[in-house]
Amino acid sequence: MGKTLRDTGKGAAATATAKLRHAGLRPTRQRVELASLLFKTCDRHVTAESLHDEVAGAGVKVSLATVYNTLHQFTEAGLLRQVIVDASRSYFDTNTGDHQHFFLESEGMLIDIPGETIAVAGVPAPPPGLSVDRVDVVVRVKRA
Amino acid sequence: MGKTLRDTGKGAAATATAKLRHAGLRPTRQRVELASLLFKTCDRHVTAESLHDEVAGAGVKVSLATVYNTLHQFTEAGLLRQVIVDASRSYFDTNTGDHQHFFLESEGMLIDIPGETIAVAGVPAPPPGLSVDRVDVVVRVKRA
DNA sequence: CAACGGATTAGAACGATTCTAAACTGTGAG
DNA sequence: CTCACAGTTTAGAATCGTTCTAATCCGTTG
Ligand SMILES: [Mn+2]
Ligand SMILES: [Mn+2]
Ligand SMILES: [Zn+2]
Ligand SMILES: [Zn+2]
Repeated sequence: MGKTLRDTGKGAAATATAKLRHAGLRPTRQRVELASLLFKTCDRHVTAESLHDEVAGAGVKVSLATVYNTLHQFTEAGLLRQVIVDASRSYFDTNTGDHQHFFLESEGMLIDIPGETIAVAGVPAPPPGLSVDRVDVVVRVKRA
Repeated sequence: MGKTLRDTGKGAAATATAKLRHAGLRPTRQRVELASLLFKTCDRHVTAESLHDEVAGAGVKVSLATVYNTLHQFTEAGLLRQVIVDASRSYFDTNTGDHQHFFLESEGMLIDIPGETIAVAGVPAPPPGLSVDRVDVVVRVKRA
């Protein structure tokens, strides 16, 4: 058995713990559990509720408040990024690099578009006193 | 006194009434009032609460529920468009044409960027079964 | 000037998120 | 290894934007 790209068993916890320590976050049971789920596979887009359901489904008990706390702490630590596409739910993205999204509103689904794929040209200089923080592109898609 | 670009006095109500009739909406006192405020000047970005405050400030009593109802009805009628840039508030835009936005989160301020100004190239074909509904660009800006 | 169906409204309800304050636990010192 | 403390978790309450309910109101049409 060779070493896979990402740990998926006991090793996941060790990886998550290291990641948390590196980010200056105490590796508590809950944070290790959530980090293991979030960073096990490559790119994920979760809501607080979807992650809460997922961790519960894995037989681990973590309160919803802790899921919210953790998502925000991970975001501040640069491990996640928040994506605003829907008026009623916040999404968190494990891909913190430069990229854009397809958004299928009817399913609440986000799909990554690599950063180099899309080029945004002609962004005017912002009004005096303001500077560009970042440019978000959301390609809203519909069924059929 | 010459005729100005937009009515700002008694004429505003007549203009608004015509606009409502044309959109198939009964011109009630509340809708005429709100339409007058919204379409008096060229382009506006409002939230339900900002519009509610504004109409109240003008000495007219309109319930918050009616403001919400009206914003949605105007949106369905194509008189407004909804803009999603903030996780906690919905914005409505009197500019329904093709254009993009600067968003200054700290002030909750939206600034239009004309549609021809920005070019988005390289949008990939959406996954099978999906079609592009529209492409939104949000240029998030910060102070200084 | 009815009378009818759509519109308005106060207030309750909702759903996502945040807060509170009390119980718990990772950590590092001793 | 144990203790103590600061940081963390949590249940439940609170917030807040938005939507719903069902009673009242009013624009339109005959
Ligand atoms: Mn939505
Ligand atoms: Mn915000
Ligand atoms: Zn993404
Ligand atoms: Zn606009």
